[in-house]
Amino acid sequence: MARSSQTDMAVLGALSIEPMTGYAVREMISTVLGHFWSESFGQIYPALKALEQDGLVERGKRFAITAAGESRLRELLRQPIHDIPPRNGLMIRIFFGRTLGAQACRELIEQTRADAESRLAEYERLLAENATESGPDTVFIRMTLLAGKGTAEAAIAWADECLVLL
Amino acid sequence: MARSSQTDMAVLGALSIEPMTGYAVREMISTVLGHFWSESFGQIYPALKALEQDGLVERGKRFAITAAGESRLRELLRQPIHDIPPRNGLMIRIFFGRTLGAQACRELIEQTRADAESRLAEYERLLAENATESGPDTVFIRMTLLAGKGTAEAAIAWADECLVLL
DNA sequence: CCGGCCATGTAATGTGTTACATGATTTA
DNA sequence: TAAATCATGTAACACATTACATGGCCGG
Repeated sequence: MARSSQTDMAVLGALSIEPMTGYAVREMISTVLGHFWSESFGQIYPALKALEQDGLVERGKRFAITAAGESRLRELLRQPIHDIPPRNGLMIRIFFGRTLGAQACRELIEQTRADAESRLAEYERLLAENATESGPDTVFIRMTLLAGKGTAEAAIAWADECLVLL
Repeated sequence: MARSSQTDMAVLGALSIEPMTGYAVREMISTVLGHFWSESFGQIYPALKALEQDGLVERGKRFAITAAGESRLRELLRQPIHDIPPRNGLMIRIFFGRTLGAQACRELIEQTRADAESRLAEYERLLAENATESGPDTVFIRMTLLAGKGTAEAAIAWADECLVLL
């Protein structure tokens, strides 16, 4: 019991969009939510089974969320956010940059910049796509995309600042 | 054997600054590195013990890194970054904002904005402090502080954008 | 009819947190 | 001298990843 309510939240959330197979839940979490969430493969099916036993989802051709499930989802979303403390592999390397060496730092930062550039392009593409849609979820999805865009832009600006410093 | 090289990296890194007790390592990781790293309490002492057995640190009145330890740290820092995929508790709530409700979203975003404001002030304070120092680590620490500042600014801008949308 | 993807699951392992325990030292 | 903080550690538990296992279905 007391399975990870985090996993439940993501799975119920996916099914709140539309009924789908476990495989599709996995797909959705790794693609659509992939920018800010991850569930490992081996979590989803056990979670679905447990949710079914609790009457929060129903298994037909596809899994569908029940009324109790929607209610549970609302409850989970309203819980205080409890993020696991971050572990930023880039920042710890920069922090110990004296030991790592300036050249290696420069390379890491350039790589980070390049990654951020391509993420930025991707978010801009998705935002353009989002702007053509209109549904009850559109504005919320837009906000998550804007966050991704802002983060990517900040990373690029940071990288440029650092390359000057080095 | 195959203990978390991530924990080793943080512990050896802390000791590469200066010799200190396990307690001080824990303090340094939770305060100085706290913005982008965390090690749970119960990881640090076992890691120190194992590092000692491997001859990477020496235990006197304080723990000190050995030459082999410095070399190992360099090796660890040069490993490819392998961040665990993120789990952003805010973004998943925004993504399922239709179910959560617009009002609750607004409150979350306002809270996020307030948190970002106070982080920003803190980073600016630390940057001013950093500007008065000069040592071999100063520029690297500065870069991590700039990253924190940039992230906080991006969060504020994002929150303002969202509050308009809602 | 074969290779690749859809689909569902289990088991072993690794990793990390929390709660529990203990005692020394410092400070009010 | 009592409370807070320094200091070190263990054990139980929670959580997550990876690898393994199986089989249906569809397109070339």
